[in-house]
Amino acid sequence: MSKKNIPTLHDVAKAAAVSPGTVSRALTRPDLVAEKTREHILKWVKKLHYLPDPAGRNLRSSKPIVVGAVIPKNGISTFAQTISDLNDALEANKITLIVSQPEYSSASSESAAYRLLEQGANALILLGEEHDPELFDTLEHRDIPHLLLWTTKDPKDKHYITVNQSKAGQLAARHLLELGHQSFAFIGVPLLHNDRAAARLAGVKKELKAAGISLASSAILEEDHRFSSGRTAVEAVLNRHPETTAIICTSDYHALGVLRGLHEIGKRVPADISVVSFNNNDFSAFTIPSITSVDLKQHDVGIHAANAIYQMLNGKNMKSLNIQPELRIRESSGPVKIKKLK
Amino acid sequence: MSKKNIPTLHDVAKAAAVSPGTVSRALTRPDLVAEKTREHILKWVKKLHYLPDPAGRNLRSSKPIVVGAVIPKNGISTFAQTISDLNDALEANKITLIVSQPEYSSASSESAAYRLLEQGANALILLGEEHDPELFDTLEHRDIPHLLLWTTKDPKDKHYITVNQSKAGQLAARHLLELGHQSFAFIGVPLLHNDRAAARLAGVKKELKAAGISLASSAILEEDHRFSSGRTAVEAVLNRHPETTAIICTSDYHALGVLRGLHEIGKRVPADISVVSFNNNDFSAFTIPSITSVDLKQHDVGIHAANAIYQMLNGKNMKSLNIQPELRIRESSGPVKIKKLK
DNA sequence: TTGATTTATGCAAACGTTTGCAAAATAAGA
DNA sequence: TCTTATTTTGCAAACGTTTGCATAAATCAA
Repeated sequence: MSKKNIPTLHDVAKAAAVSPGTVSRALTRPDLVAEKTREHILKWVKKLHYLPDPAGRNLRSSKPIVVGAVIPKNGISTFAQTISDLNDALEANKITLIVSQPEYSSASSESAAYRLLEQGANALILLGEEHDPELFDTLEHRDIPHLLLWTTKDPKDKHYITVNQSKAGQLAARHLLELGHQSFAFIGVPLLHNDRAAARLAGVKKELKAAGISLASSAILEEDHRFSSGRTAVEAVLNRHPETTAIICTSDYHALGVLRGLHEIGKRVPADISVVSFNNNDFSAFTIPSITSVDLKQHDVGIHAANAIYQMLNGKNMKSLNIQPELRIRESSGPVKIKKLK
Repeated sequence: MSKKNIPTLHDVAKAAAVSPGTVSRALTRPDLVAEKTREHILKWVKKLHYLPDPAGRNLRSSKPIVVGAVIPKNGISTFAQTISDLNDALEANKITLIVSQPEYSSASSESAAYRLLEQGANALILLGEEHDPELFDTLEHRDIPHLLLWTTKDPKDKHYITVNQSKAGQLAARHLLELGHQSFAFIGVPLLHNDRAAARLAGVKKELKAAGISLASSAILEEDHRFSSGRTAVEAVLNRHPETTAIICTSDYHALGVLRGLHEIGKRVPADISVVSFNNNDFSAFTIPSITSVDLKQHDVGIHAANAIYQMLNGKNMKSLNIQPELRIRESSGPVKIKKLK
């Protein structure tokens, strides 16, 4: 618990009475050193609790692969699964993942990226639209593979893997239209810093417009991404628009809160009101009622991202992907009820 | 997209016509270099897209702080929140977190730890009971701070932060006993490799025993940690033990599945059957019915762990923590129904 | 101006590895 | 036994930084 006596390669060499080079080889290329000496060396390695210093090693030989990911902080809950998938797939290839979660501001997310680079990242995964030309300039010049995830606009000249958010919005809206709904409300996360959610809303609006329905801005609520927000929001929106028969939520978190809220004020789902949302979270198929949700394929994105980065690191070309969302119809949506005579 | 021409400190120095040392100082200790030259240097740094190589830097000066965490793979969903909390708190102190998720086997989790160390980790967070004396021996000798999380037995001589799982089990059982329940079933994850879940069950059994009730092994089911498992398990257990009035699940994942299963076979909760579980997941307060759950304080563990590691890295002593779980009573548990006359 | 301080720079020696090359030891061939 | 081929080891030069020390330049006081 005391002496700062970290053993070095030389210490092991001295103790084992061989040259440092031999110790190094014994550890990294065992076939190059005689069986007997190797065992002898390993014994001392154990005895001294020697561990190679990565700094020294990396300096001399080619660096190990480290992938850095920049994920906006408030997105972490949404992307936790993807990150876990990513880490998993990368680790299987001996690649380390380090993630940085800046607050939402391009300035700090820029520096987050640089910090990752200075920590040894030699490939980068960037979430959303971090349009800092400086950064990309550096990445290009230094030939550092980088991948954009979940962009909403198509970044023509860059590699990306994304999900068609606007399409997702359309799917949700169309489903409800087909069930005969006419009065809609939208409960979402704050859209200012969330292009993905904004794109979904745009898709919803587009589809509704095509059906001649417009979504009043008073029927659009922006709330924190939490269960409780859904519950409080639903009351607010029904007060303003009691005629609502269909609610679209930007995420299943909100949706569950909304279901809860409706339950508490005595509305039945889907008999009175239909609820549709996005993400297809793991719990969505099991709630009562289960939630009709547009699957945004988070899992696929993680897997593909790992694969893409791997390709790029090996110099191969990857083709960008625009994954199509899929509607999962469940119990929370149903045909609009016959209009009550008042 | 082509030349592997990574600029080095010397390149910048040459370009700016100063010595390498000056460039280094311009970047790391700006106050030591004249305003004018500094600006001049920075201009070239930008122009050449120079980024300091961490290997070289770390070799010379004291290493930056990197915390490695070993989390069993199947635990990842359970601990995702804690990891995220941890990363967050560490990052705020410029500390990098790298996590490794070995399969469940002490051999591979041992090597996972060593791999983290060779990647530069200078502090370690270990989950569960990785009792590999070799590893601890190394950690002691090298004076590497390490912290155990969620151990179930008290590792006397080591630092740990844990939650009293057995107590949690008791809380759940006592609550149901107080409601008058006599016939119990337990639906859990496979216990062989999950000491925490096993400890909870032990707590349950202990409390039941004190009340003169024993839990038949046929009323204990072990299933994967997924929603769907809960649903299928509930049918199985009720077939074997139709008299069951109380079901305890090892996690809210199972519980939600169980609620779903009960709903589908027409049992009412809590009128017919009470359900209690553990973890107090974020969704548990919002399901219908909401889930009575013992809060295992995952969030607290993450925060305290970050803090503890920070203390240890700064040479201060930390005191180990055994956090007490808390019962959150919600709608899924209620008084046992009057015994039906058959 | 000059000498005494202060500030800014250059020099070169680390830091802990890996690795090409050459020397030494061993094995094989005759 | 002596060559020759082969395996094993040692030597020393990198890798890209930082930093103590010494020198040069600039500032200041008189």
